[in-house]
Amino acid sequence: MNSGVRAVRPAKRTGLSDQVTDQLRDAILTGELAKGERLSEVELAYRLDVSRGPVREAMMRLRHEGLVRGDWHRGTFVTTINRRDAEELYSLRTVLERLAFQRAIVGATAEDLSRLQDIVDEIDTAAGRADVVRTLKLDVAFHDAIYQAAHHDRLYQSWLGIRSHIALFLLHRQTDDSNYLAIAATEHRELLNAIVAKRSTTGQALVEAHITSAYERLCVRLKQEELAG
Amino acid sequence: MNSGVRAVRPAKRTGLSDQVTDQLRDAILTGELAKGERLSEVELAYRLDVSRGPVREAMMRLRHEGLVRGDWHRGTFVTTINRRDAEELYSLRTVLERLAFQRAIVGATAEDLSRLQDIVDEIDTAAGRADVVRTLKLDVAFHDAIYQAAHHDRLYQSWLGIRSHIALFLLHRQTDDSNYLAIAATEHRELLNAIVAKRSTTGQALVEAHITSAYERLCVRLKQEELAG
DNA sequence: AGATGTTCGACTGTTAACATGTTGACATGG
DNA sequence: CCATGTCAACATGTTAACAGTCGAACATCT
Repeated sequence: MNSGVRAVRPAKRTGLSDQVTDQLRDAILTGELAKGERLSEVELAYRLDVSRGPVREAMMRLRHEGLVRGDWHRGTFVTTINRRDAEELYSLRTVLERLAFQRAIVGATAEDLSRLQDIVDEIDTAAGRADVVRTLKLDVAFHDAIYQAAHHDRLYQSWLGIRSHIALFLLHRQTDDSNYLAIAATEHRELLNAIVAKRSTTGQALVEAHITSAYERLCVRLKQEELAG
Repeated sequence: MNSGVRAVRPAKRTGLSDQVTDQLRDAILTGELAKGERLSEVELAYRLDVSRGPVREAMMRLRHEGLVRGDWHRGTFVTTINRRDAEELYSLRTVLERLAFQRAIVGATAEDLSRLQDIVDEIDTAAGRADVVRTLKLDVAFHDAIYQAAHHDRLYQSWLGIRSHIALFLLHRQTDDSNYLAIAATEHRELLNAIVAKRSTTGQALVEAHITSAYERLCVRLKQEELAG
């Protein structure tokens, strides 16, 4: 057994399950684990230098997030996404995020607004440097902050159920969408302005436009993949 | 049992984790496990005559359903619900069920409508017999069928995340709301009629009225409990 | 050769023992 | 009397070994 992994992180206040979950999620989201790839519990346990327990628990969480799928005694596989998934995901995201936005306008605290402002500023910086990967992470972080500003635990849980997939879609879109950087910078700033100004009506419209445009750009990408594959 | 109300019960070929999950969920929903009661893994494993593995997995699922809560190394407890929970639950349910209803109107199959019709008829029968427990189960089953008729996997997953709580609320309300039986019979039939007639606008209004009235009745109940305790 | 029954390997589900973290109580010192 | 430090009991997190199940390759029969 390679003792490197354990030694690097001695002070772990959180359990190994959380670490394994994060590592596997990152591996999937970065494409290190290809779509449709089989995930063996024993192999992953060996590679991550942990027992099968945390790996098993991590895979259960990821299965709940929708990143992996599998049946009884038939193994676990990285989820492959199609256009129906995209449609489901964005129709659900629309209703969730409308509610989140509505509640954020009412109940966002000063800290919430400050954090949103920071993220928007960072998006500007990252987009200005043409740092696509960082912009993508900040994109997800912005919407995550919106949901947190809604102060609605169950709504946030529902968002967690689709957040990984949203990140996955953004990642898949990154390769060709050249004007994504400009869109991300402007639209997110508009969304924040609507919250600060407590403009509910225009905010709702912005949310729908934001998500719809993202969905349409994703559909173009998926259609290209289908034609290519 | 032809209508599949008691859906999840095959559990011969499936693992012990599923059985344990169902047993614990039933125990909580029937009040056998009181609210706030602590759940010890070792004790439950002994009482159910299984190892801690399946119990652990079951508690993790129930935690995701919101029926139990707990922090790192601090034990797991049956969730106690308050008025903030109720508000969160019903605001989320409103947006989810609006989407479900909208999609059910468009994409419900003949089987979906048939099952809904069966459930509504059974509600009439149960309400006529003043069988409150059966009416409650059919109530949840009706809305479950709506979400299934929406043919939207992720939406259904989100619904599963709050379904147990809805059932819990209905169960708590059963004790005093005497005219629940009549309300359940009429409102659910109206909802079904709106779907069959594909009347989207009136259907949306019915959904909101249905959920709002349920929420308000629940609030009355919770307020009574707060005054009593 | 094609279909069918059997065996083997690998994987997951399960279990019990081990390690670690938390909590509350009790003793001790200011 | 209050604050603080130590400790012991308990619960959870983790590990490695055991058992059941599925799929595929192989052998056999028609």
